[in-house]
Amino acid sequence: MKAKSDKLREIGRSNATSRQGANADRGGRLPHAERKALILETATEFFAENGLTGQTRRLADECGISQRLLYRFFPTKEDLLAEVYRQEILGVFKAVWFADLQDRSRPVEQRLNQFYNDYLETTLTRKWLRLFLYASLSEATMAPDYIASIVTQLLDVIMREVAHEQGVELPDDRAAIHEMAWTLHGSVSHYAIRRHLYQASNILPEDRVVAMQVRMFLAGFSPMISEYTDYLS
Amino acid sequence: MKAKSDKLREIGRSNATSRQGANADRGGRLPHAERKALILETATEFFAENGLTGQTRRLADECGISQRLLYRFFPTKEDLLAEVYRQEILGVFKAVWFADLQDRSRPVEQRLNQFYNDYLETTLTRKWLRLFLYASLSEATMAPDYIASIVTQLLDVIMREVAHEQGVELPDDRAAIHEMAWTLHGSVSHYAIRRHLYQASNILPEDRVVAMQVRMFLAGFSPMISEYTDYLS
DNA sequence: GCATAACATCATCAATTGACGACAAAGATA
DNA sequence: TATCTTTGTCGTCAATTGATGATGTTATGC
Repeated sequence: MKAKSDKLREIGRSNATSRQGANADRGGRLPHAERKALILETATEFFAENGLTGQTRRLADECGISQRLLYRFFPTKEDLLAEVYRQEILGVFKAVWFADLQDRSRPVEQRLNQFYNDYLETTLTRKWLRLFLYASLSEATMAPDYIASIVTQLLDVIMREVAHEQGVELPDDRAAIHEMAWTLHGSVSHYAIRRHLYQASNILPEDRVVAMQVRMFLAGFSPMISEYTDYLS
Repeated sequence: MKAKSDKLREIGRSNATSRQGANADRGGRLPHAERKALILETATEFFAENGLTGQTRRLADECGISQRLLYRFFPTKEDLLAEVYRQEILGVFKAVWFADLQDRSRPVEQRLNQFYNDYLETTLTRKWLRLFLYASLSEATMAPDYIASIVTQLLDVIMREVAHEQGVELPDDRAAIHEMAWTLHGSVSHYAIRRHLYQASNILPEDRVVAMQVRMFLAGFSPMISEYTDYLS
């Protein structure tokens, strides 16, 4: 039922004599902000691996501090979790994506490839995905609405840009538009889940996979819209 | 941190006088096999909702039995979890899918639509998805290899059938073939995740979404393969 | 040097939780 | 009805776990 990450323990020790090891992690005291940042960073990794039910004692171990010290920075474990979520889950969306995706001086295929490669590298990481899934599974109301809102806007932009370049008219139903964009977005997201959760094959390079998915999306774009509109009539 | 499913409690009570209520769930005793099946069914629902760290006392409550009784059927909680996983996660793949998908008397689009509608309804349910994700997140070695093997065979069949109908030649690299099929399979799977985890929009009917995704896959199939082979040369 | 405040640990509490021994009740068998 | 097996509950133990008071320790201002 447990006993899994005992290997990482027992590493930040041993320097009780040599004060001030060059880097961090030395046993000494730290200013408030610095220690807090360190805890948050470690906690992110910790909860991503062990789930939101991970124990404060083990987290403290991994931080190299006493369990009591955690409660000097965060009133409760739930506050710590909320802070982790706020910083590491909600704080990874780049505003520049919206600008780049709408730069019509470049072909939309190039824009989509660049965006999804970046998205995979910066957002759909193992840490982010696991935390997000753990939070989603535990009916944690940790503001998935915020994420939904951002992703929705991304989907809107993508659909608008592709439709413009291909001279295709989009349907009126916004839910349908989103569902169409999810075809690509979900495919990429699920690829990330496979890589980081199921530790599936990663034989093909990431950008090759993205390129195939984007190509399929662009080639199937107009037929997909036809499928939708044809059905309505 | 907890306290969520207290509503379902307090329902299977009240009949201590009327022996033999017509259905199950009456307070009386049950033969071994029947009680065990009941526990397994309830446990599936329970762990799917509360995660693998759900407590045996709450599960016993939901079963309407004492906590101790659980241990008459399963030596440890882990044994119970393993049994749940074996029955409810591994036991849902239909052999008939392989036959139907290869029935070349019908157009492949029709076959794919039928398969994925059925797959969504019988396998990618809330219960299955949540259990599978919880198990995957906890490095539970609960035989995800078995699933991977079955899905891999499905992907092979799908790719072969589409390539045959479209007269397209598949590349040699089996990993690449799987990655292409994952474009559709992952898209559908992620749609299920959205519905059952993020409780996202379900405005469009399920079969409409599947139809769009399948259409996109078929229309983008040949271009996607070209993208792959062109890159190699 | 000394006082003060911030940083950090130890010991511990109360609630939780997996597991189990002892015992009661129901049904079968004679 | 007496006996025995199976079903089921009660009470409890030991380990875990979130949280906190008391106390030690180091830096910093004066």
